[in-house]
Amino acid sequence: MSGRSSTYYVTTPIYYVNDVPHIGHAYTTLACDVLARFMRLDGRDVHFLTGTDEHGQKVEKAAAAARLAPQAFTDKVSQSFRDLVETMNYSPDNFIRTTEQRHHVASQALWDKLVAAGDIYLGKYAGWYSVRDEAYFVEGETEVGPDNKRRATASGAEVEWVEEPSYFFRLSAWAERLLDFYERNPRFIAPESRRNEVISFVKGGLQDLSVSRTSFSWGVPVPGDAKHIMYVWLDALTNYITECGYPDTANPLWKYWPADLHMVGKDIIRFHCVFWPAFLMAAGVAPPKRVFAHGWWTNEGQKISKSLGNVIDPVELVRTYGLDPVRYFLLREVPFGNDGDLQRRALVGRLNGDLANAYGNLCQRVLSIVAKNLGGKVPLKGAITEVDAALLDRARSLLTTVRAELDEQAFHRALIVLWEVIADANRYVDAQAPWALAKTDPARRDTVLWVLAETVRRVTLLAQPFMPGSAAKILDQLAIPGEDRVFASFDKELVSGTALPAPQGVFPRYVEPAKAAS
RNA sequence: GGCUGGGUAGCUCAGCUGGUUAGAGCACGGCACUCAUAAUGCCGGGGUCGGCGGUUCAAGUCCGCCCCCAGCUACCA
Repeated sequence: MSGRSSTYYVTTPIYYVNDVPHIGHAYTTLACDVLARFMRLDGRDVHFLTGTDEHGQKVEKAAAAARLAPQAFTDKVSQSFRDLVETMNYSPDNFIRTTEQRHHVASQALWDKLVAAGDIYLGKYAGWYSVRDEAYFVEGETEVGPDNKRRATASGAEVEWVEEPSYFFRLSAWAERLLDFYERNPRFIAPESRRNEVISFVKGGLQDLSVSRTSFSWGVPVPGDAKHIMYVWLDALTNYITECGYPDTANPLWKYWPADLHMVGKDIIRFHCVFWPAFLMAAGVAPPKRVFAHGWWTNEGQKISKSLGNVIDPVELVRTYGLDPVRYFLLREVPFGNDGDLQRRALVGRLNGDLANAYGNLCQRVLSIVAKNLGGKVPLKGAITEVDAALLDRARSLLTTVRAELDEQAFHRALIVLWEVIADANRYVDAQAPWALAKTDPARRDTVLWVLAETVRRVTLLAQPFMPGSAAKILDQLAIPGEDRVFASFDKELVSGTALPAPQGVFPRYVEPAKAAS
């Protein structure tokens, strides 16, 4: 644990409430949840934050369309994200909303700091504006037609040159300092390919950033100039320090800042890796330690889009396949950071192959012998042979390995090493054949079963962050008390003679409903 | 166009600073076992490592050129 601070602060992005939760939201928060759970079990003082981003023009319009006040609208829509926390069994310490009063206070305090530092000035925002698209376009996104009128290339809508007053953040002055920051903090952006992208973007030069709007009003007012509201991203990013009490650094939660990890989708990496550290450094606040940009899911090989109608609903997935299988699949199937394809066939393959056959069946075959032939008590541990020690050593080494993998957010590799030991254990059962030893050497059989149960204990302890419910059931069957489910008890071996409850399957096989019916 | 990453068995991928017959999982075929969720274990088939040329005693691993794929190339969030 050398070099680790005892606190661990992990955040999801705050989700924009103009949308219902989809697989992308579920995935991001899941990754954070596994880290938060792991770190808690590992004895760290964890703070895990998620929440909703409730400001902006889209929300204002959506609320108007629904004939609701913006606040009433966001109250309603943000609920679906709080519901997802229950559905997916996430364990956040708080759910923040940007409409909270304390968040306005924090955002305005940050703004004041930026003004005081001389990094914000009043200027004019100018660009090619399309009334039809309600959006600005840069010159390159427009073209002049044969009729000599300029249009947005994407939509074909006519654009006009519009200027409006806007406050600007002096981002152009931060390029060198950002590059220097990336250089000195090589872990700040992951994975590596994203880091390259960000660095090359910053090297290309930065323009000042428009950080206020006057065209709508649903947002945090700019201090001292009520005609303006803060740019939604400046407001949104601030949530991470709002939570810690900013600007009150005497707040007990301030100990969590700087965050250990901002987990984000690859689409919002720039806001987190360029704008956010620049804002913070300008305001004299330490930037976060790390931003991890994960990939996106496709659906059976197809890009997901509302217009295609192939949006993946996490609630439906959980209802169909069960919560823990879905949690397992999402983190096991794809090298974390890469894009992934959600194929039902692959999910069922993981569920039946990895969970039911390999892991679940291992637990079942071991525990049922114990229940039927050893009176339902932890077997008597006798002399440990070389093969026993080999398996036990591999299981013992898992904590160090998994910890190292999760420090890199390599969820898939953490799961791979766990399943390697599960496979070793299945091989060991066959090689030792405890059912045969029953007749020839009962004492040896007991030792074999103890080794197996002990291996299952260690694997399951480490499976807890990924599949909390299922792991708990297995640990129940091993009669592990709650206080011994933390990693401090990782080396506290099973005590022979302890009474065990009747075993029952934890990961049932998934059978296609059509086949099950026939 | 520029920059970055990648092209290795049917599929998904691992192969660090060049060195014995190129690996894993899944899928497929055969065998064994029967404790277990028709689960498990063992054996096997299958790859000119994108293409061409070069460096080297030796290249999937280095160099050059070419082909293909993906991402990035700023202010809706």
